[in-house]
Amino acid sequence: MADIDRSLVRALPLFANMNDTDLDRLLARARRPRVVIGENVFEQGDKATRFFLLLHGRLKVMQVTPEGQQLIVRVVHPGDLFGFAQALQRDDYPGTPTAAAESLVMSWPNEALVWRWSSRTCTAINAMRTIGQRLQEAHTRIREMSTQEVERRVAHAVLRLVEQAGRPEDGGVRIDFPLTRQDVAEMTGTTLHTVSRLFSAWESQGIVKGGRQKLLVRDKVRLAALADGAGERG
Amino acid sequence: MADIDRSLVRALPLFANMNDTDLDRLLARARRPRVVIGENVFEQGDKATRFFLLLHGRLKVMQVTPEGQQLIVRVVHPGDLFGFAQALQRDDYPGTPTAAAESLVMSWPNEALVWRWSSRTCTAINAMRTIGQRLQEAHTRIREMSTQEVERRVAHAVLRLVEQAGRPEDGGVRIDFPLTRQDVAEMTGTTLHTVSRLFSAWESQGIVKGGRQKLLVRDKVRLAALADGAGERG
DNA sequence: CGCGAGTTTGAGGCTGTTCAAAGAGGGTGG
DNA sequence: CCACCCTCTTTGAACAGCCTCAAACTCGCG
Repeated sequence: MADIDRSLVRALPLFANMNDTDLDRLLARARRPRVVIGENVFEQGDKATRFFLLLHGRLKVMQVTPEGQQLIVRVVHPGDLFGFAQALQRDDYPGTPTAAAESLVMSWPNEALVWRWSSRTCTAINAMRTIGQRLQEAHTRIREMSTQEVERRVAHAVLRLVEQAGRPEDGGVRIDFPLTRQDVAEMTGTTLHTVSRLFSAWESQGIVKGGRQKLLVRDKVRLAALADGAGERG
Repeated sequence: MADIDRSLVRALPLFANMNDTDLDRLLARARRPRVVIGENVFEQGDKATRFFLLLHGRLKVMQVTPEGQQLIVRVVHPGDLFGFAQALQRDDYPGTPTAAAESLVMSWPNEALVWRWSSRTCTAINAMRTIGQRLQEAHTRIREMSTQEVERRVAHAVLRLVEQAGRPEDGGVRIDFPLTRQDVAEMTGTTLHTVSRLFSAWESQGIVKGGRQKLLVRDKVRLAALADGAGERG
């Protein structure tokens, strides 16, 4: 059984360059739970203490939005790693992997990999985390595009710009670089017309103040309310 | 000038753990081109020989779909890395970074970082690549959700499942695990109703064959044609 | 055989797109 | 300094794709 695991694991890119001794030590530390259909390997929000490898079967990773809408972030196939939250700079799991078929997984504590990384390799680890953050942003965007209507997506995008490129100014926070309606449309998957209409509506409510390639956010609180779905009630 | 760069670069997580000697050597190798508004740092599809850091200004990373539709993948803020295609397992750049404001970037050849990684750190590098691939998948999904109508998205999703979980069978390729219409809907950001309607339509054209939690793809070629936008003409 | 989960199909409505055209801001050149 | 032009923006009207709501159907398991 251990031999089967070893050849299987050896075939994965992640462990390709690991020597036999280390690999065996790693395999010895692994848990190998079986997962029946419908069962979850872990739950979204759980503290992320371990990372996982799917040996056999099929998992779908679900996320639930605060409103209760579900979406499938990805499908895990045999040989895929999943639940590597630590690498993404998180201490909880962002989704729930559910068995779509009878599955066999393998798991290790987070440290199982980290302890092998000397201080000299921190650059590699940091690079990985940078990419990990980018991945989370991408997933956030997918979640929004799947489940939210245009106004909320645009509100979220503007709020994000405020955080990342906001410069305080009398009367609000200015987006600190030239930004067209078209740009916002391309960030949110809509048209410049819709964005323009939204900005006009918001401006008449005193939430933002527009301008040519300019945007001033006057009322971040109310914008955040829109982003959280205040529009759909009332 | 070099001192300014050093303290700026030192503040970034990526280089936080690097010693002064190595950091100085790295800075010495860097190019520091200036980019005026509207200019591109590089072009989507260019061979990826270098990676970049934004020191000052603002960039928007654009992608163009084969149909010519544009979308903004992300906005690059000062201190952000970009163009690290190598880390994502690619040899070309997936997007075009355009200056939205007068910008100052810094760049290194890909090897500038890699040479510091001993063979012992391959695990870290591999982990990074795994995440990098996941990031690319996420971007593909964002691109599809932004620019394509439902039928094409669903067609793409099914094709991907065929690649990743297809088992040849007489008369076509079977998706090798229980998959509900709801699942497909949650993968593509639509409703189970729409997916059901699409599958019905496709089945009447002999492209797929449905079943309870089952899907058999009979004509991959025609499905690929739908995914590539054959539906919108005629 | 009955129940529940999954699927199919229809009708109607709404959000957001498409198409069209006019209106402003600001940089440039005369 | 003014006028022009280009790009960006605004707004209207009509259409359409997709969702919502609703209800019936069927497969397969216990």
